[in-house]
Amino acid sequence: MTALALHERIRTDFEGRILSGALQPGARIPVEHELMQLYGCSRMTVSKALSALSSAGLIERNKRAGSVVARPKVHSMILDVPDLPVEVAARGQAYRFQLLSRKVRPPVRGRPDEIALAGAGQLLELRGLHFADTLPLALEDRLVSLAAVPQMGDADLAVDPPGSWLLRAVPWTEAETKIAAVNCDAKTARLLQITPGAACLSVDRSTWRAHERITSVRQLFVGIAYDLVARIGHYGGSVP
Amino acid sequence: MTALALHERIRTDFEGRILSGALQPGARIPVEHELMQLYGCSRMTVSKALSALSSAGLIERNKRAGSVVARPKVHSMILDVPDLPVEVAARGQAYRFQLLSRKVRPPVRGRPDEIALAGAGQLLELRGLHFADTLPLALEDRLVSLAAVPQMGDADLAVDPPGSWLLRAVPWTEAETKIAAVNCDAKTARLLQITPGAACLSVDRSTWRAHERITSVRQLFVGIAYDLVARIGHYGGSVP
DNA sequence: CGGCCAATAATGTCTATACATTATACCGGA
DNA sequence: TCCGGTATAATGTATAGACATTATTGGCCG
Repeated sequence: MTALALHERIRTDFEGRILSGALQPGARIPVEHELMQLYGCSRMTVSKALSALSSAGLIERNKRAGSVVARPKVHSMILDVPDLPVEVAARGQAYRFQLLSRKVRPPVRGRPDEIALAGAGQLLELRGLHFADTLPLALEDRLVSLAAVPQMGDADLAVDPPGSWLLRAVPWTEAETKIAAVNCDAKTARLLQITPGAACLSVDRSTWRAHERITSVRQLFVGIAYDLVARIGHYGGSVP
Repeated sequence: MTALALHERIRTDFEGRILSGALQPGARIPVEHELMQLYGCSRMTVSKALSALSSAGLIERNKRAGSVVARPKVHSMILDVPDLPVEVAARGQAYRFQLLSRKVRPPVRGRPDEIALAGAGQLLELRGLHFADTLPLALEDRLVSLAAVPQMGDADLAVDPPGSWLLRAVPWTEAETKIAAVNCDAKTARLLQITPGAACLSVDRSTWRAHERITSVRQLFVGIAYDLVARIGHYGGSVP
């Protein structure tokens, strides 16, 4: 039982040296023929390992010049935004979603974002409250394109909140999220049962599948009750 | 000039069908021998395409049972947190970092997080203000492990703020970020030149390289002046 | 001396083949 | 009917070679 395939061993070898800093950005990786001799294998095998490192962004491969360790440039982070029900449950609290209003309507003229979202069809407008135990956690205002997600018209939102429902039903390919801190206004404060002016975390998100807009949502989290936590792997490697 | 390599054409073919929804989660992908005939190529080429789709999380490959479209489960998002200098410049404003204090000290006993960060060495404690034009944008409190980043002792922080400096100097592999909304206290309000109680975006981040802690930072952004914007590709595919 | 062009060294792609591994399907016996 | 073992169909890994592509190097020629 070989613990690792050979090409994986080669890959993890260099992965380790790069991540540990032993190989600094700009350092040269041996060329394929050298690695063939080092590991006693064929060029395809070496190439597979280096291709993996390259597509992971750890090295850059140049013809004629050989491969070098890439300089860390992608300072992007994977922000895990779990389903609210799952997250609330993980904290040992009981999750509940209360639908405040539900309306099917055409996009408002003069609102280019709504028109772009609706496409040729109607919009489903939803407003609801997320509860953790009996306390309000967030207020959600959502628009869904019925042209993109016709099934949404029949969805039973008493069971799943719309976000969870969409996550499961529609594979999304792209999203834009805006996160901001705002002081809560009086009307919202009443709904969330907090003091007017208390800090709230505002999460604005629009979602696409391919080039078609699916939904846009604004969630207003009670500041003292909610943190966005992102556990991040910068690189899909071996760090647990 | 072949626009695309054959294995890339096969990959993008299925990529497109999956992302467009034409191939739903659970749908079967033709087995390698069928694809060989379809595209008139060898098995290695087909395999390369399918491996790419698999490692991108678009399909699942099972021995004996063939490959199927994966169900979208990784609802993670790539949150782009650019360098503050870059971002401020992109908004057409002048960026400036003002170092308020700089201290080298051992970890405080009774603070396990500081002890874990410091390892065997000392801590570099930094506090500073980020300005956009002449207005304060954020207050930063940072601890850096000098055991992990000894060069940091000599860094010229007048040029680069510590975050940018570290980004460029140290490849990180993992980070944990906590984002929250808080009401600003009186002392901080004076530094940021805002009203006490105004909503601020708090970004707490710890960074690792391999298993070694590098730095932890808390940035407090002026709510009305700053949004975190995340432009997201759920899958490193072809959506622009 | 400067600019262009050919040789070269590296990666990129592809083929045909071989054997390993593994989950499933099928079949026979209790 | 259920249980277990074996055949099989699929992917996983690897080889050796061929040709394509491309950036650099160095030399030739004006």
